Amino acid sequence: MSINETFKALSDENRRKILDLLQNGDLTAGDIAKHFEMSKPGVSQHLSILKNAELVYAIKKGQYVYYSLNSTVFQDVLKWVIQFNSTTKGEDLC
Amino acid sequence: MSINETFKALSDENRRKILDLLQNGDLTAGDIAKHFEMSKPGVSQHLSILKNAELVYAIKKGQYVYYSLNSTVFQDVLKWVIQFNSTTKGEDLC
DNA sequence: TAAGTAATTAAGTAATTACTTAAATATTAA
DNA sequence: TTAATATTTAAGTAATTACTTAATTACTTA
Repeated sequence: MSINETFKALSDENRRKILDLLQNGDLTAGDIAKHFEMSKPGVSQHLSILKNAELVYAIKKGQYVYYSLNSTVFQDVLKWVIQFNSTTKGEDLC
Repeated sequence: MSINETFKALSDENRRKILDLLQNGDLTAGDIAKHFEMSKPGVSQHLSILKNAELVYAIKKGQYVYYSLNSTVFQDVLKWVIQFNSTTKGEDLC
């Protein structure tokens, strides 16, 4: 919802790793959890934070919940960062 | 130093406000502190975190310390965010 | 040198965050 | 309906973070 919630969600290394994983395609909560040492409820809580920040979608199919990236909020982060780059070398990245 | 340290530094609303303030030009620690309710040591600690994350420079001139934006690390954040936007509406922002 | 100003460091505390295990919910399949 | 699987919720705890006030350091100026 807020840019603050977005940055808070992005501030955790494990949550950014989840986002990275989802770049290769949608995954179930269980498949995501397999990539971590942490317990499944721990991963589920991270997914909940990402979902509340609207950085991911969650769609339930049967007993599975599929997670996928929601790119719309990344736009807001991009806009925020670009402020600090628009007058520098940032432009050649786009 | 690390992208993790960068995101941790950016995850605090007061620290992002400091960065916003510095967009209008360099400021001393004291001038920055005037924009906050919080104590000066509190602000100083935030400045220290931003400095360690290389999001700002600090230059001492006499008894004052001038802070200014360091745009180089914003590049890294921009690159990170762009991954999640390159295939979407992100391009028309650049 | 002594006093005043700017800023940081130190030490402690309250609030928040990231985890854990146990329990609950929902779905599937025997 | 019973058992198994997938996921989340609940409740508690350890670690981290964001503050506070007091003390310290560094510089300036009377």
